[in-house]
Parts: sequence; C-alpha cells; structure tokens
Amino acid sequence: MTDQKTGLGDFLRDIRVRNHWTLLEVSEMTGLAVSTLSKVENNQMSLTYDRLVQLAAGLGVDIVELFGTRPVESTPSLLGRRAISRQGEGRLIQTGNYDYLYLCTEISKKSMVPILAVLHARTIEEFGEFVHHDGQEYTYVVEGALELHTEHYEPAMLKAGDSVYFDASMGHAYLSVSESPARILCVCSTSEKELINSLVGADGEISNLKKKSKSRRKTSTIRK
Amino acid sequence: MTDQKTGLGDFLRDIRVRNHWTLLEVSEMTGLAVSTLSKVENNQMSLTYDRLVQLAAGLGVDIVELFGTRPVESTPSLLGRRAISRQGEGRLIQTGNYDYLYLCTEISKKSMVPILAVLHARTIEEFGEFVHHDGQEYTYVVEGALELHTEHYEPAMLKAGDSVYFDASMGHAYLSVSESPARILCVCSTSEKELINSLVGADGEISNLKKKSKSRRKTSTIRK
DNA sequence: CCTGAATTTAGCGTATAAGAAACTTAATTT
DNA sequence: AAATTAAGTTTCTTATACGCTAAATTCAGG
Repeated sequence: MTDQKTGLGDFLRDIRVRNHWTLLEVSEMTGLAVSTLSKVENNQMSLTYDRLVQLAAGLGVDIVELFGTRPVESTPSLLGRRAISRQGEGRLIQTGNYDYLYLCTEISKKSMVPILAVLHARTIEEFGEFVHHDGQEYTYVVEGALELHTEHYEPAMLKAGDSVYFDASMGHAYLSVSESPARILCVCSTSEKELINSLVGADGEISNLKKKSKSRRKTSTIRK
Repeated sequence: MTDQKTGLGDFLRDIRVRNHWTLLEVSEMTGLAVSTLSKVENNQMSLTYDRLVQLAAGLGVDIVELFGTRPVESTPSLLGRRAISRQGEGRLIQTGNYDYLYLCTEISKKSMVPILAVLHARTIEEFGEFVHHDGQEYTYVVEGALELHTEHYEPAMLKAGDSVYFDASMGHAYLSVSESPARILCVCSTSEKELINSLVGADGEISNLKKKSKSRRKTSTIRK
C-alpha cells in the first residue's frame, strides 16, 4: 500500500518527476508561477479553488486526482445481505400529499428504494408542483384507487392491482380518488438521498412537509 | 434530474438549503466561519485546498461533488415514457414453482423488472435448486404467506404486507405456506433478459417450465 | 576547483482568503 | 409597536496566496 499521502504537494511533485517535467514546464502548462508551484510542492502553501481547477486542467488530470481521495467507490453488491420489513414497519416521512414509509432501511446501498405510501391529495391544486427525480419509478396499487398525473400523458386511473412504470424525471403526482386514501407500493431506481432531495423545492422549502422534523428519524407505522 | 451547478457557491447553497441547514450549522459542521460561507455562496470568494477538504469532510460529501464534474449518469433514460399494466395483464411465464406475470413489458429498457408471481412449491425438495441472478430483489407479499429460503440465512416467514430486500446473487426460493398459494410482487434490479436466463439451467434447458412456450408471447391473466 | 546554465527556492509586495464582530432583515414574542 | 431572536450580509483586520524578482542550489563541461 503506497502511502496515499495527505498533501497536494506530494501528488504534484510525484506526477511532475514521473513525467520528467521541470517547474517551468508545468508553469507553462498551467499558467501558475514557478515559485508558486515550488511552494506547493514543498507544502509551504495551499491553492485556491480557481488555481486547483487551472492546475488540473493544465496537467490534463481529473480534478479528483488532486485530492488523495481514492475511490472506495461503489460496491453496489450487498454481498449476501437481506433485510425484512414487517407490515407497518419502516421509516416514516410525512408530507401534506403523502405518508411515506421507507422500507428495508437497514440496507443502505440499495439500487432500488421501496416505499409504501398513503395518498392524501385529491386535487392537483392541492398537490402543488409535480414531483421530479432521477431514475425510474414503479408503482403497484395495494388498496383504493388513484389518478396518476404526469407531464406528458393524460391522467390515468389506477385501481387496486394495477401498476405503472415510468421515467421519474417526468413530473408526476398521485391523487386519491377512492373513498379512503389509496395505498401504493412504490419502488424507485435511485438513491434514497436523491429521493428525499426531490421533496425539496427549488426555493429550499420542503413542500408540504407536515412537521419540520429536521433530520429527525422516526420509526413508526402507517397502519398497524 | 438535478440542476447543473455552475460553481462552488451554487453547489454549497444548494446542498445547504436542501438539507435545511443554516450557515451557522454548516459552520459548526465544517469549522469554517459563517462569513466565509456566506461569501462563498455568493461567489464573492473562493476557497483554498485545505478549506475545501474541510468543507467536504464536514458536509459528508465526496470532494468531487464540490467540483462541477457530474457523475456519468448511467441511468438509461426512458425520456418521459410510461406504461400501465391493469390487474391481471402482463406477460405470463409458468414454471413448476411459479406463475410469473411480467409487468409493464412494453417498456424495454427498464432498470427494474416488476413481476407478479404465484407460488406453487411448498417444500424445498419440490422447489429444487435455488435461484440466483444478478442485481437485487425486493418482494412484497400481496396475499397469503410464504417462507423465504436463502443460502446465508435461516428461512423467514413473510405474511401479507411484509416485504424483503436482498442480494439476488444469493440463492433464494419462495415457498407457499398459506392455504391458497401466496401471491407476491417482486421487483428485480436487473434486466428481463438476465432474469429469464436465470430460469435456464447451465445446459440451456429451461428448468421446470410447464409449457415450452418458446418465445411465445402470451398476454393473459393470473387471477381475473 | 571553477564557470555558467538550468532548475529550484526564498524574499517581498499586492491581492485575496478567512475569521470576528458589527450590521441588516425578517420573523416572533412581549 | 418595541423587544427578542434568528438568519444572513457587510465591514474590518489578520493571515495567506500568488507572482515578480532575486538568491540559492544543482549539474554540466572545462
């Protein structure tokens, strides 16, 4: 294991001598002064954001390389893991439009996010802005009936047992049309983080959030 | 689809506002002064290497995020497409163990594959070899009760309303334990092709296939 | 040892980053 | 309405980045 050392300086000197470049050459490549480069290499000074970009561009390396951060990246594999959510269990997030019950949350690196939801909104006005997010969405109607509104299609009525698959970057909204609020099972092919972000409006306000439960985690039930 | 950010300031404000953090909170998280953060967000100043590292660490984001380099965006886009499967509709594939009803098959490039299934097998002997395939699998029990057998866990009993998420490369088998065969909604994060292949033995024979409906497409019902 | 050229480092001035505190705005409370 | 609280911005001061220039180091061939 080569000591993936802390500093920018070490990296810079490393790449420079590897390529048999002089400070002057690097200076010409990047537009940074020779003296600056020297000081950086000797860890006598840091660099600002702009210069970092400039340096990376000049050297023709990805900006990431400048930071010793090795990609611990992406083992999407769960490696034989399993998680069970019993009926009613999960992480509850409530908004004016939906009660969300995020399922199987003990597994963090899921490539799909399963959610049970109860739909409260009954009109598109009440619902507000369409929801958009990355990835795709599959929804199965567990109970009741709903109307699916999307940007590019006419509204569609879905009853218990029906299901729909669509591109979730297309704005969408579910409205209850049955007497009691419809219950759906929704599976999204994106990260939970992205999903929760999509609840946040452009202005930064959580749209229709019932309680401002600032990162408050609550494990609860929708229907025991 | 998240907004393409132009600079560091935009990114910082974006993530801060999305998480409902105040400048003070971010200051405490990162150790940077409130005034500094304010100026950065308003693009009135840049940041040095050290501060960038500090900022990223405090926010708990990868340093890469701070630079405009967007990840490759590997999700195959459906570009605003939508498909609905009514109750009972789908592409039926029957084996000795399951009746599979592949849903929303008009969309071909799905990143998830939703399937309604009826479980016939009641003993592990009857079931035969475990099923393995790529990706992850989420299953929600719609009706009845089942026993999920997997390679690395003790069998688990799941009743209507329960659900399970697991690494599908781990061998698995569902057995009905309720009086009438259990019905499940299963969503897999792999391609339909891969899935159907996993039904095929190493010799190329489809194991336990009831009818050799060689690429015969049949739109039918499981339970009208 | 020189001598000189190439390369790197150090000194210094200006520009800018960074933090503390004062100030502005907006929302609540008394 | 005044007072309080909270968020964010601006001001001011110190510290640091950064480039110019010069000094120091390394390294040829004599």
